[in-house]
Amino acid sequence: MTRARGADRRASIVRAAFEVIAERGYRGTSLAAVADRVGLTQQGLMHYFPTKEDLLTAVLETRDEWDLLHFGHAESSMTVNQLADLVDYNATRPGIVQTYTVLSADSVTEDHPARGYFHDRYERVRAGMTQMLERHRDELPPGTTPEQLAPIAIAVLDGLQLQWLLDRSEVDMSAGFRTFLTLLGIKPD
Amino acid sequence: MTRARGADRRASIVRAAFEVIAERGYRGTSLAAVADRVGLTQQGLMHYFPTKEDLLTAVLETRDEWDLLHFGHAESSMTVNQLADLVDYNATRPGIVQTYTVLSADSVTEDHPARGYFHDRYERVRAGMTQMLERHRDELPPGTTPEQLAPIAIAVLDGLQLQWLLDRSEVDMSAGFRTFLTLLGIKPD
DNA sequence: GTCTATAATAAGATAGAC
DNA sequence: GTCTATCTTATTATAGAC
Repeated sequence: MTRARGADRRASIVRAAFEVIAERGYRGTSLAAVADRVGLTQQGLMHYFPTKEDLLTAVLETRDEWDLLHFGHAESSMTVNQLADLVDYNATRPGIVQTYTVLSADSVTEDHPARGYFHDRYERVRAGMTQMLERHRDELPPGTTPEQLAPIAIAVLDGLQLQWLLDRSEVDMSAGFRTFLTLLGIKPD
Repeated sequence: MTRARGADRRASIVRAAFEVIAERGYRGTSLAAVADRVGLTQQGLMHYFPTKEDLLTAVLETRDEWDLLHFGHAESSMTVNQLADLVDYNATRPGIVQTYTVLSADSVTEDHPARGYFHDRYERVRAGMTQMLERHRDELPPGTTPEQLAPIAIAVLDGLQLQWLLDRSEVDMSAGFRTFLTLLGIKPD
């Protein structure tokens, strides 16, 4: 039972870290603040994650597991309409969106521990998006290719998230992405 | 002469702050690091900017002045092709792009001093972009409106910047934006 | 206008008791 | 497994000399 307990603890610490990073960014996150949220001292937390970077790594790994759980092996197996549904879902979870918006931009700063993670992640996501658009090749505007459009589609998702986080009453992520799909000649279900 | 000197100093401090924020984010930026870059002590710097927040405010105001200088009153007076040229220019200045990518995402975190600034700025930029697209109303895909497309166009710009910062060899901001314009039915010059 | 000195606080990390 | 105690370093900010 000790092992299960430990796993639970770790999971709840990661969840708390996820929240605090959304609120304060990685550099603004203190281990004490995360520990506090799960009723531990800073030193108690460090029993599970010896360094702050270890905790960040765990947060990023957890997201990958969550992705896999929901979408199978990478974004490539999703359909465009499933992706639009994911945007709808995200629109109900500002915390999740905020963690990744904040963290991904954070990651371009000097010697940031998540830089490699996001570099690789975007490479994978572009590849997945390319495959996804491949299935709509015939519908795409003449002269455009899935390779060309993939980074743009991802940019729309990320960029709308930022605007939405800054003003949820003015910006509609879901509608925006669906409008973008029509620009691609893809009709939503 | 004392006044001119003072103004120069202030300007060089702001420039240094701009750089350090790009490298480390706002929360990761220390006044000492900025001071060091202009050959002052932390306390010497605080003669010009009494608090860290005052310095951030100056950085943001300077960007607004720069914008005005280059594009007249807001983005509305620019043409779509001038905007595409601006993207070309940005592609030669990763530092500038990085400061705003990092800072804008940073600003969505709790009690961030730049939150109001970016909220208002995006509102203005969306309005400007709407006006800009208005001039191409006839070319836009049937059923789409400038109001609807403006946040998407801005999202493309911001989203491409992030991907470009993470991997400049794989992502082409300029080409990406021009491809997006063709999706809108707008032909580049 | 810029410095030295210093206060006050907070951070990540280590050692060791229980 | 979690705590207290503590070290070390870094931070913003103030006071006052020159």
